[in-house]
Amino acid sequence: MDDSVSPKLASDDSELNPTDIQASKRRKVVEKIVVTVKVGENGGKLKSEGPPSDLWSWRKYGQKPIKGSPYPRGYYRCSTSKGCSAKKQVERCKTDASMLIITYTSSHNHPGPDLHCADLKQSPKEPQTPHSDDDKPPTTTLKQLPEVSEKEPEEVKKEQNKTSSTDEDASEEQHFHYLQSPLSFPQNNIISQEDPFNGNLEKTHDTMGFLLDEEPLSCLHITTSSIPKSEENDFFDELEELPISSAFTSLMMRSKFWDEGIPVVPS
DNA sequence: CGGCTTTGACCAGCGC
DNA sequence: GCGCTGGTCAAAGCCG
Repeated sequence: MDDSVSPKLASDDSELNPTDIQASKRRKVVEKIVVTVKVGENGGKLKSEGPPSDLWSWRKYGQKPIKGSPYPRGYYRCSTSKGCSAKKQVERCKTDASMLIITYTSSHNHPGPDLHCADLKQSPKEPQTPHSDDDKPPTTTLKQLPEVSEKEPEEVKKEQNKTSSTDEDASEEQHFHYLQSPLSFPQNNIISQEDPFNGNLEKTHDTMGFLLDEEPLSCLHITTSSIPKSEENDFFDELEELPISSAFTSLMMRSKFWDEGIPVVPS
């Protein structure tokens, strides 16, 4: 308290950019990417209910019960690189326990594993169900925060409220709603997080264009395919160890783009 | 032995 | 100005 000079901040500040400092300490104005992942009911029984295996390794550094949510939120940090400030928060959707809400903050300041390779092979560590990637990947919904995070939860709440009022089937419906809604199309799903460090707009724009033209579309195409619920659950049941695949990978690729600067779409 | 997970405490921002 | 909530750190324990 008074005896020490809060070494945590000091050490961090000396290494992090002003931007990172904000992201780490401030609640407002933080680059965020929210990913909603459906993991199935069995997912809840998993010890690793949050951290799906992705290209980076994450180390859990905290967990907190969230007000209004019966499920705690887990805080993860990228352990792939020591200086990496990439973080993610994993929590369960309060209205739909089978949904995982993963919020990515900050960006990886290291190249990381071969994304192309990983994307094609999923993860070298987890050569599981290679066909699943092509067949029917988990219904992963990418969601972008338009601006302030405070606004986002409300929208989500609304949507969830709508769905929760119907039934569990509604969750499925909601999911498709996301995917099919024109507002949720990749084009509009552009990463628009707070980016105080935005520098390479042109470059990133070009990159994003490429990204949006390939990744999300493929995701969408697959995810929109109607999968029987029972089958889907079964699918996730098998996917327990690998709840996230290509769809998630794309997200991770996006996070990589943060390094280059994300094109912001001022509303 | 090293790395990761878990848990409790502390700090800071935000809302009332 | 006070209280609440969220986010992060640090220590201990466990597992590979």
